[in-house]
Amino acid sequence: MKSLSEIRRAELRRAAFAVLQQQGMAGATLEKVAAQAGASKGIVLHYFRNKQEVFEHAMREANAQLMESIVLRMRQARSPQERLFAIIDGNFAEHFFQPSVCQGWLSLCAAVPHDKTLARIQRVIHARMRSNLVSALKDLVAAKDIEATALGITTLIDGLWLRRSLQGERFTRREALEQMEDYVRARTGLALGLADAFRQASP
Amino acid sequence: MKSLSEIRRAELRRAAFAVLQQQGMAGATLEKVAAQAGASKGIVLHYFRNKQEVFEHAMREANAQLMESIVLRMRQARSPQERLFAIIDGNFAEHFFQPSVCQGWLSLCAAVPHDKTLARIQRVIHARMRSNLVSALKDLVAAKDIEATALGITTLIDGLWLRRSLQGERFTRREALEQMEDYVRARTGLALGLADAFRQASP
Amino acid sequence: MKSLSEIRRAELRRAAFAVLQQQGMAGATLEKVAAQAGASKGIVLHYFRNKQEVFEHAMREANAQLMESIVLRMRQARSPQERLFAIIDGNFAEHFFQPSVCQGWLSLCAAVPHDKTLARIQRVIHARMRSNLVSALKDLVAAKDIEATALGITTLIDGLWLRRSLQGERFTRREALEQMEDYVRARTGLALGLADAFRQASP
Amino acid sequence: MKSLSEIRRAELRRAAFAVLQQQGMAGATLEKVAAQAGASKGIVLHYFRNKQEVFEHAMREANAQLMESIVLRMRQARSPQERLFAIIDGNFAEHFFQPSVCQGWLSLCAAVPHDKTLARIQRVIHARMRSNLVSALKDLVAAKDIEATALGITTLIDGLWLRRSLQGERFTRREALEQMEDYVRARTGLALGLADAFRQASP
DNA sequence: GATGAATGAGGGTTCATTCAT
DNA sequence: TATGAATGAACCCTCATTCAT
Repeated sequence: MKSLSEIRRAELRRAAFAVLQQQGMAGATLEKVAAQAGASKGIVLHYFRNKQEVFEHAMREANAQLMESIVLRMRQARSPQERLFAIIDGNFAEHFFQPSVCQGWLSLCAAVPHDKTLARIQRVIHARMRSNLVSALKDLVAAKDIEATALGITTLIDGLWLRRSLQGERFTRREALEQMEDYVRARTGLALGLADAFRQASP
Repeated sequence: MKSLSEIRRAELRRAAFAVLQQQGMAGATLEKVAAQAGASKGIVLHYFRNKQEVFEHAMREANAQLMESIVLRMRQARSPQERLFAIIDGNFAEHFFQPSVCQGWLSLCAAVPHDKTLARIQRVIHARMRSNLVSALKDLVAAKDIEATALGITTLIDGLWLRRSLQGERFTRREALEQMEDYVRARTGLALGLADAFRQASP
Repeated sequence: MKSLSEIRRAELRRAAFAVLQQQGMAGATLEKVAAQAGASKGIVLHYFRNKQEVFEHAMREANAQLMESIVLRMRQARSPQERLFAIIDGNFAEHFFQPSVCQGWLSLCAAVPHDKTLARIQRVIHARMRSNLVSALKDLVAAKDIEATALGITTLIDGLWLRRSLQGERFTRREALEQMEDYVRARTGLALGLADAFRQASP
Repeated sequence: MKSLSEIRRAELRRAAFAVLQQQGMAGATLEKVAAQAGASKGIVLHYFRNKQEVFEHAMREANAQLMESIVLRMRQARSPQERLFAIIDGNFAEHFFQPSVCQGWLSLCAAVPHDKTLARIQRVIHARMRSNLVSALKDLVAAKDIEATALGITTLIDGLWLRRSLQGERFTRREALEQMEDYVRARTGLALGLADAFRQASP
């Protein structure tokens, strides 16, 4: 059971991430965050110490949304390969792999080098992602290749997100998933079927 | 023969990119740019119409520095494979694949969605990189795979730059080059030797 | 019942007009307006969107002060002639027909051609003045002369205000009222007695 | 024979008054003055000590243009009444009684209270206008009414200029001349025929 | 004489943050 | 808890003015 104040905080950090998506870090003011949450101007700093803290929680929110996507898929995963599929596919969930969302995420990444807390959060997020991937890869690739493969996957995911940010709809979700599929196949020999939804006919 | 004013403009855009590296977009003020260039505050807007324009030229500067790295290597390339090496290796030149440089670059990328000119510049940069890669890959991979491979390479490069931004020295140039080497080998069968400088002993 | 914020806005627009009187439009900064109101610089733009809006309200304030003078006299007017007297005399109220006030007003007039809202306000003000005059003149002059006479009166008033701005105390209120008296008498045959307060002896 | 530098100064003060007409005092920068004169940015302050001086000469220029109008008409005046006509009509010369010109003039008037030199120039201009009018009125009205009548005429002229500034084309030259005609007739009994050009048929 | 580079002061505006209600 | 008034710092930008060529 959540307290009222926790609900309010959740609303606000959702709003913060939403504003970030639309306006980027430069255009993200506390007033806009409040407006996005349908609240009054002064409220934001009742729940957060300062602006930094607001956007630190926005990064947590962003990651929470991503994890939700992944966990949803994880529940139905019955094998290491399905777990690997779940992790990767979760990163490209249709409602999530959107230009605006990627842009919001990118805004936060660009702030990481100048905010220690943001850096710490990012470290935790990355560690968890790596840990999930390593766990899934344990039975799929040679032990000595696990770390490098996991790193390669997260890096390519990041690259694809960056590309989506820069090119918007001109870079499609399909292209992204095909890149991931090709990459995984080339490095592990596995066919995850990430882009299958787009394939018209199979030979 | 450069005019005096062009020299000044070059100094300023170098300064702008330098400030971006140290402070990010949020902390990048025109005053700091001027100070970095050893000039007075007013001069910056004597050469550029406004702040936007300054940082648009900073992106051009960043790309120019990258191209310099690549062109240098390209001159000694005698085969398609050496050209492919040159392009990729140029992206990881020691003085260039630095946390601060990557962070400056990332700051600009994060601003792309909110600045049409920045977006246009980015598009041009990306088009050239793709064109270079496609040209080098023409004789190295099957025709149908050229585009996807080129895209994959640029995307992984971006991802590695992003990782360098986020993790700083904790993510090494060696790791980056090994990822690139593995990726290229897995997708094209080629051994470029990107990480050879780091290899202690040969088998 | 005025809200607190309306009181503050009224204070600020009074301050804005006061600054205008002392410094003219060129010297009228928001900081001085704030200081005049005994407030901080930031507060001015808390209540008004920008500098333009501040001085648009300053013009409303100026007109409000004029109308107050006129309305006060209107209340005691029992005949068309007394109404005519009230309107004209109100324009030369002792506390109002001051060099500084006229100069403030002139500053605003000079800005009218470059500010649409100011122009609109001016139009409304002028329309009301004309309407008041026309109404008072209806029973005093031939129908065909009403409009021209009303226009003549307002124009001469403006001219006298302008003169007061330019010459300050060297152009006296008495001279102004005598000019008005002469003008009205010449054009309508009426003796309003505008300058009677100054007349030492009667013939 | 004018020196080259005097020609340049004349060009610049014409340009200054032109800029004032279009942009008002707030928008009148030295750079625009230079541009208007087809000269380079720095040149203005080679010929004038500072901005104030530039616009002081702009006022002289404005008055010179007015005097030109009047002198032209004066040359053909053969009687006091024709001289009176010349003075008044000169103030409403078609190319001169334009909204923009009146606005430029008004901008200067609004600056008079805050610039001693401007005030002095204005005083001289007004004195000359008064002197011209007094001289023309000497044989037309009773001695005791000369001063007041002269003052009334200049004041109404100012008022009509002000109205033209505020209302632009919506207040026509014809209306202005009719007001002057009516005023002069009412106060002196003279029919100058100022508005005759507009009269279709005579009785 | 003429140009335009360079400076720096100052103003409008935005915004995080604090405070009183 | 919630509101929004109030503050003040900082930034972008404009411009008068000076200077070097």
